[in-house]
Amino acid sequence: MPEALPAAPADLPQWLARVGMRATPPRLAIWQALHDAKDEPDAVELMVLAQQVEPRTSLGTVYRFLRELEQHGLASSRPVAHQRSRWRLGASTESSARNEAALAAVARLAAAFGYRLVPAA
Amino acid sequence: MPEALPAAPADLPQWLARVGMRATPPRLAIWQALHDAKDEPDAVELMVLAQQVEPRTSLGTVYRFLRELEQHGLASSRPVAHQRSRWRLGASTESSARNEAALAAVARLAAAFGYRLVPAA
DNA sequence: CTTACTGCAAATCATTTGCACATTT
DNA sequence: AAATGTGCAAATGATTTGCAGTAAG
Repeated sequence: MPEALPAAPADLPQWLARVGMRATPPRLAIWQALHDAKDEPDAVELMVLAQQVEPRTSLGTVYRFLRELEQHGLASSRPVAHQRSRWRLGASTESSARNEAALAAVARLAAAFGYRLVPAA
Repeated sequence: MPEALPAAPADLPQWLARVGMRATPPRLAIWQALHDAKDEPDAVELMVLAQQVEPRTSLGTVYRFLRELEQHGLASSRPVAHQRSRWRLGASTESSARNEAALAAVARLAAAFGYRLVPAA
């Protein structure tokens, strides 16, 4: 069972600390942008939004942070053909994404036992 | 409403002709591979399968043909994060057999640790 | 101080496209 | 012959990663 989701941007720092991550300006800015977004922004849109708060935010950091959030079940991506993936907070409502999150959890679990998952065939 | 879907590989040539496309060996091979596939192959898998019938089939042609099929509503792709898109004939259906199998496996794994799966939200 | 984070640029990976040649009608 | 299709390789676009410098705890 994953950790509880921060209810507001203000809770992020403690949440990050709990999972061994540091609270930095770019991360707070990215989180806020994602938190405030009404739709599902893509990485570039998030970078632009975050830069309005923390101008030094770079695209690489956006992608890195989003991936980390996803691995902790805090955010999820929706891949779109021929376009950048779109991101949202929390788990995806879609079954395939739910499966991916579940698989990721199993992968993490397996890792705790010294194993990793590889494609069957 | 798009044109009717060919029931079998043999119907492809006339279908292609109807929409102004030519029936060629690579296309027939790709179609057959997609038609025979039980799961949702990606472009590379389709290329390998098609090459067993028509060795000259190239990846570029696979992608081109798949895109054309999709534009005519004959096939559809399911984009997957960090992986090649998966293709199938006809319109997309949400839950695939593979997803269900994955969930079942997760359920079994969870059960082994004394848990059971419940809907997220 | 030690370890984690960042920007930047180069590297990857899937997919597309330009082009000269081959094939279908 | 005219119009399409094809292979190949180079181009693109999204995402990742290596690295040397910065900052958080």
